[in-house]
Amino acid sequence: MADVAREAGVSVASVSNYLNKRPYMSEAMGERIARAIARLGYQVNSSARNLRSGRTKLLKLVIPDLRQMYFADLAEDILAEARRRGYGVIVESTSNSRDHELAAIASMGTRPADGLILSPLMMTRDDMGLLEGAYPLVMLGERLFGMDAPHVLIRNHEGAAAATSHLIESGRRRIAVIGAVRSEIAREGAASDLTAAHGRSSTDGTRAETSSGALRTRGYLAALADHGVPLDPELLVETRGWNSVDGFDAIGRMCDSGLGFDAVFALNDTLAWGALRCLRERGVDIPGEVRVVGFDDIDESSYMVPSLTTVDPGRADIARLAVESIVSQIEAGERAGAASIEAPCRLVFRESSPR
Amino acid sequence: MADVAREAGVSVASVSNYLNKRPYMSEAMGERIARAIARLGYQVNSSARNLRSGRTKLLKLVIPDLRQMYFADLAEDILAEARRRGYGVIVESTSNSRDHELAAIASMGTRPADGLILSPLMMTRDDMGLLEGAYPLVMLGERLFGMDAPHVLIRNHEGAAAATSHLIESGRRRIAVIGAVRSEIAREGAASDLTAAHGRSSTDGTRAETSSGALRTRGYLAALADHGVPLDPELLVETRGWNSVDGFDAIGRMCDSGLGFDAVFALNDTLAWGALRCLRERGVDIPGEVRVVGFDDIDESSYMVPSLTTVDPGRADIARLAVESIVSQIEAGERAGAASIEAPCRLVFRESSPR
DNA sequence: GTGAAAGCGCTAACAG
DNA sequence: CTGTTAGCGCTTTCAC
Repeated sequence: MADVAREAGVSVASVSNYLNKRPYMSEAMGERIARAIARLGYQVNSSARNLRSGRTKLLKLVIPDLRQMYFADLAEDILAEARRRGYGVIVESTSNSRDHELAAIASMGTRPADGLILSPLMMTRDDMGLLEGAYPLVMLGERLFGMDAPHVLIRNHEGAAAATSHLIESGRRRIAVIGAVRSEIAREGAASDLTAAHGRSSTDGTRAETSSGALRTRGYLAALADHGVPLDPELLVETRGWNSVDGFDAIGRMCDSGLGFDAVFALNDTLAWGALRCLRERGVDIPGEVRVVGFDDIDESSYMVPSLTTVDPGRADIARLAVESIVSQIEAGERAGAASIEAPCRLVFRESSPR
Repeated sequence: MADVAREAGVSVASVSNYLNKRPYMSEAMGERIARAIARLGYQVNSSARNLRSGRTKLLKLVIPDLRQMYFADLAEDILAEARRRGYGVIVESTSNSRDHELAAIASMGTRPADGLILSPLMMTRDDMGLLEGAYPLVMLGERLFGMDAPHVLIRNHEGAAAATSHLIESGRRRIAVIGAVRSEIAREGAASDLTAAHGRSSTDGTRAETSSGALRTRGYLAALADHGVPLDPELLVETRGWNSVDGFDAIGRMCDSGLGFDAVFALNDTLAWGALRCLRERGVDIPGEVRVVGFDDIDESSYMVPSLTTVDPGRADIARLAVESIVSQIEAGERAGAASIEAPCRLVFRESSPR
C-alpha cells in the first residue's frame, strides 16, 4: 500500500480511503490512485485488513452433513445469499459427530469468522455453554434449548402434523414413521405443548428433545391424538441414518416382521426414496395399498417412481432469513437476543399420496 | 496474550512458544502458562496470527453448484479431509455463473486462503491469466488447459467410453446421450486424441473443450468409433442443466419426435433419474427396450426404480488427492508444477443395464 | 480533502 | 530455556 501511495504521490491514508470508498475524495486523487493500483497490480492483504478492522467478512456455517440433500441445498442458498452481501462462508460439516460439532463451535472463540450459523444435531443442553459469547449467532431448527440468540424456526412439528393429518384424512390408520425417535412416545401427553416439553427437558435434557427427528415424531403423535387415532408404538421405526439405504432397510424389516401398515411417513425424502424402492420390489401398490409421504421437498422427489408427496419446509426462506439476521447482528456489533424467525411450510401433493 | 504472560509471570514469547508447541520449554513453565490461559479464558486471535504468520489455515474450494449431488459429496469429502489436516474450508459455489467463478478465483489475490481447489466449469482459456500467481492451486477435472499446476484427473473420457462400450457390447446401436455437447461432433476425428484437441483449442478456445460434458461426449464418440458403430448426430441431446428435470424433458422430447433409440447414456446420475422417470411414464421397458446408464454413482442411484447402472468416478480418491496436494504445496510454500494425479474409475452394474 | 502516526495481537529473530 | 523487540499491512483518529 505504501508503494501505491508513493507511486500515486499521496499518503497511505488516502489509498486506504480510496479502497474503502470513503466520501470526500477529489476526483483527481481517486484517478491517480486507481492508476497506481493498476500499474502496480496491487491487491489488499486480507489478513492485515482483518486484524485491523476486527472483521473477516467471513461467516461460519456448521451443518451435520452435506451429503444430505437438504443441507446441500440449504448451504447453496446460504452461500448465494452471503455472496450477495459480500461475505464468504467457511463451511463445516460435522459428519454427524458430536465432537466435530462442538469443535466447530469452540473454534469461534478465535473469531475466524464474524458470525456463526449453526444447525445443531448432536449438541445437548449441557453443551450450550460453548455458545456463550457476544459474537453474532443464528440457530437453525425449532425451539432450540431456549438459547439467547435468534433462531430460524423450521416447522418440524407443524409439517409432520400436516403430513400425518393428510394421511389420516385419506383414510389411513396404521401409519408407520421411519426415522422416528421412539423415546418421544413417553412424552406423548405433552406432544402438542412444546413449552411444557421444554420445561421437562431441563431435567433429562437429551438431544432427542429438539432434534428434527424428535420434533417430527412429536408432530406425528400430535396429529394422531388430534384425530383420535390410537397409537401403535410398533409403527415408530428408528433408523441408523436418514439416507435411502436406511429407508429401504426399515421397510424391508417391517414387511418381514409382518407388521401391518397402510401408510409410511418418512422423516425425510431420501428415507422415503428407499421406502418407495423397497415397497416396489415387494410388489406393494403405491398409493393403493400403502401411501408414502416424505419431508424436505428435495427437487428430485418429483422424479421418483412414483413421485413423492412431501413437506416443503421453506428452505430458501430459511437461508435468506438466517443470513439476514447474522448480517444485521454483525453490523450492530453484537449478538441479538432470542427471537423466532419463522419460515413457511406446506405439503406438496404427488403420486405417492394424492390429495 | 500479554495478560496471560503477566498472569503466568513469563514473557509473551514464551506464551507464543507454548501455544505453538515449540520444543525446549520446561515442564513447569508449560504448566504455569496452561493454568494462566485457563484462568483467563484466553483464546488466540486468528486474525493477528494470520497476519503475522502469513497463513490462514484456510483452503478455498470453488465448485459450480452444491445442489448437484456429485459436488455436495465431493465437498463433504474435501471438508473432512481438510479438517483432518487442520484446515478450514471457504466454500464458494459459483451457481454455474462465469462471473462468479472468475470473481472467486480473483479473490485469491488477497489471500483469504492458503490455497485454492478449483473445479472449473465456465472458465475459458482466456481466463487463465487469473490463475497466475504462486499460491497453491489444484485443478479438478481432466486436462484443463494445460495449466502449470497439479490437477486431479477425473476420467471423464474413459468413464464415458466404458459406459458406451458396455451398451454397444450389450447389443445396442442407437445410444442417445443426454446432457451432451454437440459441438464435439466436429472434433470426432480427434476424439481419442486429447493432445491434438488441445492444440486446436488455442484457436477456438471455448469452454466446451474441457468441460465434463464435452469430455464425456468425446468419450462416447470415441467408443462408437472404436466399435465401428455409426454416429447419428440426432442422438446427442443437449440439455439446459444436469438435473432430473432436464433428463425428464429431454427424454420426453425425444419420444415425441419419434427419434428411435435403444439406450440412453445420461452424462450424470440425476439426468438419468429424470430419464428413468420419463421412460417409465411412457411405459417403456427398462432395460428390455431401452437401457439406461448414468455417470457419478450417487449413493441414491441404487435406490431408483429401476436401480441405475452408472460410472463411479472415484470421488473419495479425488478429494483425498486434491487436499493432499494442496497441503503439500502450502508446506512447500509455493505452487507445484503441472502434474496429473489420476483417480480410478469403474462401471457399476445395476438393473437399468445389467452386465 | 489529505497526511502523520499509532497501534490491531501475534510471531520470530536474536540476545541472553 | 527464556525474554526483548521489531514488525506483518492495514485502518483510523486527529491534525492540518
